[in-house]
Amino acid sequence: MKIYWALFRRYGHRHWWPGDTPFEVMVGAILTQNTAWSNVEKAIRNLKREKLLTPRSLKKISDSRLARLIRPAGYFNIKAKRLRNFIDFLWSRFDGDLKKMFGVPLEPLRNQLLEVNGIGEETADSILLYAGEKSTFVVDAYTRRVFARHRYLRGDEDYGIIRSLFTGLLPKNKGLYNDYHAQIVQVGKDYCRKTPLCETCPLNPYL
DNA sequence: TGCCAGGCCGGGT
DNA sequence: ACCCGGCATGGC
Repeated sequence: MKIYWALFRRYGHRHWWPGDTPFEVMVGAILTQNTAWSNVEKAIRNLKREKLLTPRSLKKISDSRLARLIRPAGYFNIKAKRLRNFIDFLWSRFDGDLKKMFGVPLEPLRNQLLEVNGIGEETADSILLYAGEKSTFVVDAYTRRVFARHRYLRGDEDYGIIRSLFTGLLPKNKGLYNDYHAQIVQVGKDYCRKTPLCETCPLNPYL
């Protein structure tokens, strides 16, 4: 929690995830798997231009067209398939209705999302927290890197271990989880790359 | 020019 | 239960 406040002093509330709608956030969560966000933006722009950022329109288009449009995001064939799996899931279980989907409580919905081929723990938690406003914590490469750098983690711990570390120590509050993860990503980008700029890092006192 | 980025899956030990 | 290769683009 002290770490959070140190980051908060620097970055404030983030109210994070680049995306105009919950559906856009979910698509972005799949497209950004092991991929720079700048590349995802291009793919999202393509889908937006073609008015395809809805469950209904994406349901109708072919895999090959979808793959062509998301090409800049990399891994476009496999990601087209993963988006397709997710869209199929959304329609078969919830009639393509996000409200219905997010009507399911956190843990059951998380388990259902994990059954979709192409959605792993981080993608599921990103969808739940940033599209569904449910209080789950997102663990990603930045989380591992930053907290390993500051010796709170070794970095090779299981996803679930790290997640429960945060959810266990922090008050259960989706706004807090949202902010915190966003701040971790920011401090990771700013200070925890290959050559760490630890002098001015807001977490410097905790090194 | 090569390395890297907000993972995940499937097959092999 | 791990470990590894495959998947692909754009930016530096």
